[in-house]
Amino acid sequence: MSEENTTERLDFVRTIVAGDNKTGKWGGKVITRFPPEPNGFLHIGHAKSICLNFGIATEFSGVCNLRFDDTNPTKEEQEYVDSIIEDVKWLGWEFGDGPLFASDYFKQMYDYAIELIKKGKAYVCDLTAEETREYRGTLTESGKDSPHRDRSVEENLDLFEKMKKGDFPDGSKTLKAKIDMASPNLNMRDPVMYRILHATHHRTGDNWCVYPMYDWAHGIEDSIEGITHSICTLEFENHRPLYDWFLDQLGIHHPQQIEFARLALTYTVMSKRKLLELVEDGLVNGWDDPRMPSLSGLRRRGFSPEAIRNFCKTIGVNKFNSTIDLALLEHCLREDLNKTSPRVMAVLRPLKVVIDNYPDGQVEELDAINNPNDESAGTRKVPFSKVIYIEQEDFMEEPPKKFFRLAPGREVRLRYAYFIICTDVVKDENGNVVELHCTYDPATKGGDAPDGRKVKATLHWVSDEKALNAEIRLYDHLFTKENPSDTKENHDFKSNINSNSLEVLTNCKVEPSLACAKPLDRFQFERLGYFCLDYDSSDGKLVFNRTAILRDTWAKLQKAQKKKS
RNA sequence: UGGGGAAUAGUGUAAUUGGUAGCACGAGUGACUCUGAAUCACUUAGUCGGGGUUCAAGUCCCUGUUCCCCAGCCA
Repeated sequence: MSEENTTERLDFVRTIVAGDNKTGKWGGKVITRFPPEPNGFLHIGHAKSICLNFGIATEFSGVCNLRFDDTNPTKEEQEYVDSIIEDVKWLGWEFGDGPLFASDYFKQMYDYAIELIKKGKAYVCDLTAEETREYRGTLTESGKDSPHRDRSVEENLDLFEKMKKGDFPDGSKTLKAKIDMASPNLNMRDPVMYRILHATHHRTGDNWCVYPMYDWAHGIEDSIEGITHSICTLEFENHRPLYDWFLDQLGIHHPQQIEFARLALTYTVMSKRKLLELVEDGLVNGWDDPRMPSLSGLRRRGFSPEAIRNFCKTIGVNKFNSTIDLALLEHCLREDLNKTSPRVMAVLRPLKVVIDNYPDGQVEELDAINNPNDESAGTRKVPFSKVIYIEQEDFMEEPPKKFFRLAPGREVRLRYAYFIICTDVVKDENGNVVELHCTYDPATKGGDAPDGRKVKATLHWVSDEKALNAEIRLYDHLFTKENPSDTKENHDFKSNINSNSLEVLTNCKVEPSLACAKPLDRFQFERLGYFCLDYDSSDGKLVFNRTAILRDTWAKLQKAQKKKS
């Protein structure tokens, strides 16, 4: 650890790791793992776990394994494996030897199971799933022993062998650990270690007819890999005694399980089930819909890996459930994008402006700064001509007090171009403003007035002559409530969906430099927000996603005024 | 009503293990500004309740309250 880090306060997990390093508990080694089940896509909540595990490994000169917990072939698919690998890499983490798989340890697990049977610590049980539930008892009443609990070792060995070979139908038998049916911890009431599943596994094919349960498999996986700190979420706290029990019975390398609280965010849901429901019900357009908290969705929305990693660092880690304000995620996003995004000009809702005293047919190439926060980003040329577009909301015929922008008779600056004064307003038959006439001051070329006069506003604009058309997708919170689960009776979280979370603008004008943008390229559209090019773009058709808006004091003012009246 | 966890400004998170409750986000005010952005300055607001020990308690003791997790052959 660097000197800077030693003064930094450690979260409770890192405190444990640092303490172990100090006492030499693991011989100075730190090995963690991120163990997703390949049955769905990763989301921002997983990012918290990923950054914790990979982050700790990095900070303590250790390693972190990406290991797929693929012990349930009925739910898992290669597609998910691929996307998870992509997402972890995109976040910027490296997992040395490539991805690992629990299924690679099936034989070892099987041998360990036989060892437990021989020790009289496991038995084959013929109880059905329903009977098992009955025998387990309840939270307040202890369970009762299975009638098969005292089978001989030989019989258990024989039966288990046959289970493995596929001699019995699914659900007819299980292998259970012989622990304590009276334990107040239900996980210790003879938990199932293996179930019979005649299913094809995405990696082991039809080699196995029995598959290990999580509790049995996970500790062994950790043990085999020499994991030192097995970091998982809070709901596994009740499982720790079982994790410990299996490893103790086997007498093998015994990592320390540490539990932390999973991430919750306002205005969104995080469970795989609910996310899947949004996709299947067509409430969003797939897992990578830019409104989704999935990593693929955030990526498509325009999030940078740095922003997400920084967010994960900022939120910390603890042992109690908390809900993080989405505003914090957005802050981390803007913080990074502000530093890294090239500025360009784009007009979302164009209002045509004719500059009456500008020469017909003339096009000037004006210098514009690519990133005021990064001199090395250089400059570019933007074309200016007689007809331009400005934002509709940058003009008001009857401006209220604090409105600084264009109005009849008022002078404003066009960014990097000229000062203009509005001389005339053209309306359609419904009274809507459809066109403005202005005059410009040639002496203000570039945006500065030689006489030193000031204007209160600077507007972004795009030249009609060279403008590119674009479709721009504006996104808002997926849900109308901070907590989507806060519903009326008989309604579920989907009743809180924000029906205005997507607005598609098709008549947008963007500056010509955007012609060579590639999908996922990020930009700041000046005065509007951060945007990124969507995959849906094709030659001649630009589609942008709005990643985030810029902070907007004027909008805030308006909102406050509206509230007052 | 069994067991396992947890409670610090609106939100999130620290507090050298008993010694001035700090930081970030948000909100507000002002400065600056060729982005009403960014930046900078300032302001706002907190130890779940009640007892106790102590010169001194977020921290230790007692007690109460509230919240989360567990009865898959899911992970």
